[in-house]
Amino acid sequence: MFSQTTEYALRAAVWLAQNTGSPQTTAQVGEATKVPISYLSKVLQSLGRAGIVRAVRGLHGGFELVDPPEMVSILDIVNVVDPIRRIKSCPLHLQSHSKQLCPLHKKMDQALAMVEDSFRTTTLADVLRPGSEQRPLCETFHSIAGVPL
Amino acid sequence: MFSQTTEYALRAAVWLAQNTGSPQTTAQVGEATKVPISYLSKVLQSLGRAGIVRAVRGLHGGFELVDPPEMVSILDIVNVVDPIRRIKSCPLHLQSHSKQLCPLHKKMDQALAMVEDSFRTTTLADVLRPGSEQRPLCETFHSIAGVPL
DNA sequence: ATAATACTAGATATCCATGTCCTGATATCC
DNA sequence: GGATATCAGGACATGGATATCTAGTATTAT
Repeated sequence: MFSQTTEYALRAAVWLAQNTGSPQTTAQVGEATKVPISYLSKVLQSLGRAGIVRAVRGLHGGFELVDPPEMVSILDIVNVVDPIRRIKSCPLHLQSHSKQLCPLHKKMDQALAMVEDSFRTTTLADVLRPGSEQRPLCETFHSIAGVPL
Repeated sequence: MFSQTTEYALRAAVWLAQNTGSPQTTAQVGEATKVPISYLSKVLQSLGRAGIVRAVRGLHGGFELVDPPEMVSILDIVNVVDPIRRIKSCPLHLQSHSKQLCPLHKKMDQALAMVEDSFRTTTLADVLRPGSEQRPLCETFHSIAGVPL
């Protein structure tokens, strides 16, 4: 349902939202989120071209969010790497369905709309303030890549 | 979001639900629903192995629904060809998330759950009784494959 | 029986998502 | 300036989804 790339992009974005202090290198993000480094590199490039993240080159460089986590929705991320394609017109290209979708495709589009709405109204900040729940991506009370939390 | 195969399987199922009088050949279904015949053949085989449809061989054969359209949900079809995989455990296999998903994956799973529920509670019969709306897949007031409605 | 119809299943082809690697460009530190 | 760190982007590899084709099997009609 959600592509692997979508999963990766979301993990990376959440990690960057969690670590806004300094740029995070691709390797750091990849190790923390368990995403293959070299593939993650491509994903981050996409997010960069989309204006979601910014690349800082050179020593102490890496990636950082362009906007504060409150301003970035899950949908923003998803739509970069694997856009939710709403069904706007009849997939069979039937003339008589050009004005209104048939019940089947209406139902399918409603499902897409629900997901879209849910993702649109959820920001990166939202998944960081979970009350008493786990921190996203992180082992609680443990360390990530040898670095204590 | 939904695979091409899912789309094909749903179209075929709806068509069979719409034509319960006699078995529909792969060619008939394919032409009516604009699905490549030879690929549709594979899809119908899958639905057959899953017990959703039954194959009738020989002259005047084809495929027909095993159960009445009221008894077959959209989810039944989808889960045959491209199952909705709920997120049951942490995709990162983090120990501390084994009991409860982190907020990110909880959100993603909620989206899957919404789709799953929507599809579970919609039967093939439901998309056939749309009141004043279009008939699924069909050109209204026209013909399909040269056969008037 | 024979012919025609129709599904079954395996082999094969093609494309795209996923993933890796390497060279070059850019920035920092000394 | 030279060494190091880091991203950018292209080439390439692989596997699975999509799609086609064909030989085989089952059924019906005559």
